[in-house]
Amino acid sequence: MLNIVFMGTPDFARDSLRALVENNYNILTVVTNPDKPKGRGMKMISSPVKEYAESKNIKIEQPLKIRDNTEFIEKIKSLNPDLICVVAYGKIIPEEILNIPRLGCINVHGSLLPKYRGAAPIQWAVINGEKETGITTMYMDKGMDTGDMILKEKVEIGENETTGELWDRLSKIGAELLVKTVKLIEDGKAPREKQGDDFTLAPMLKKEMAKLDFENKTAEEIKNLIRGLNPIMGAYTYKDGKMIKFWKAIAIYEENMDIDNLKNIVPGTVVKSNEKEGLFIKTKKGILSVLEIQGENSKRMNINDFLRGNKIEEGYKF
RNA sequence: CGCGGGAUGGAGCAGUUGGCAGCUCGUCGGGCUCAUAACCCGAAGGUCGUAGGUUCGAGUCCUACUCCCGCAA
Repeated sequence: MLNIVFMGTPDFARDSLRALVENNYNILTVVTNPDKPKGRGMKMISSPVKEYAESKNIKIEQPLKIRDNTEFIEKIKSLNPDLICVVAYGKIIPEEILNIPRLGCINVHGSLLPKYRGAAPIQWAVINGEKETGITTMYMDKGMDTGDMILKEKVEIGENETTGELWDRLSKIGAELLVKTVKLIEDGKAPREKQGDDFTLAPMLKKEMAKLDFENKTAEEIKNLIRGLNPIMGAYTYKDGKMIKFWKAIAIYEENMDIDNLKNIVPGTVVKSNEKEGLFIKTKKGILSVLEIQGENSKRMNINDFLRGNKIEEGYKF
């Protein structure tokens, strides 16, 4: 059996680690991001990978930085791993480390490379309204997700699927694909395919992009943004100076809404709002039907519940 | 000790300077209509997060605790 060093941080990585452990690979040590103060009260939170590793009594390393960290690099070298598996670790791995294991460093990436290289492939696939995406395993090189590909698995994206839902599915698929990949490498049968030049990028999400723009975006685009940002940050707008987040919405063709004089209504206007039918907002093209919403200092709730105590008048303009 | 909001019938909210606990929806019963997530009439349902305190009297003021949420990371 191979001796593996595993590097990863969130739940997505934990699923992969668990799969390796359950397939009896020997995990020499797990490298994960340091605990950090998080959330209300700034309590120290450890990563899902760390928690899982602890429960299995696997050794844990949590270096603050790994570039030029000779102590850390020497430690990994001394473990003499056959292979290093990296899944959503959160830091760039320097060449010095990539060169340590005799079988190389492999990575599980949440897209069909070379599409969506970068930190947020799943989120961007949803935001862009992709019909399909997938998982790619690859040999890492010094570039950002540019290494030679090993295995791929395609999945369809549901029309109203959220990033969170897709994330969960992909983390399971990623875990399975990682095990398959490691097995192939172990047997010396792993394919190796260069990435083409037709790549796209999936950079980290920025706060500003979560702001809703009814005037310049279609209902379809807004719907995709909303589900793409669910549950990471939520798309938002303001009403009466208070932030209001949209968590779930669908797009409706204007022809399918029975509203007087719809053409002359300005985008951003509430065309219908009541607790029976819901909240409908006109966009640049099409009507956005909001299904799940969250007021400031409040929790997420479905639109009917929300409208019972929080009236939004028809004609209000966001 | 990062900053801030909140906990009120099943749901979502209101409750002004302490003075009978209210609104919309849902539920149940009845009525009306060709018809409706429509309308009309009636009813049930709350120890106001927990524990203490101030007061003739506390949802409302004070103290502690629990839980939830927003920002920021």
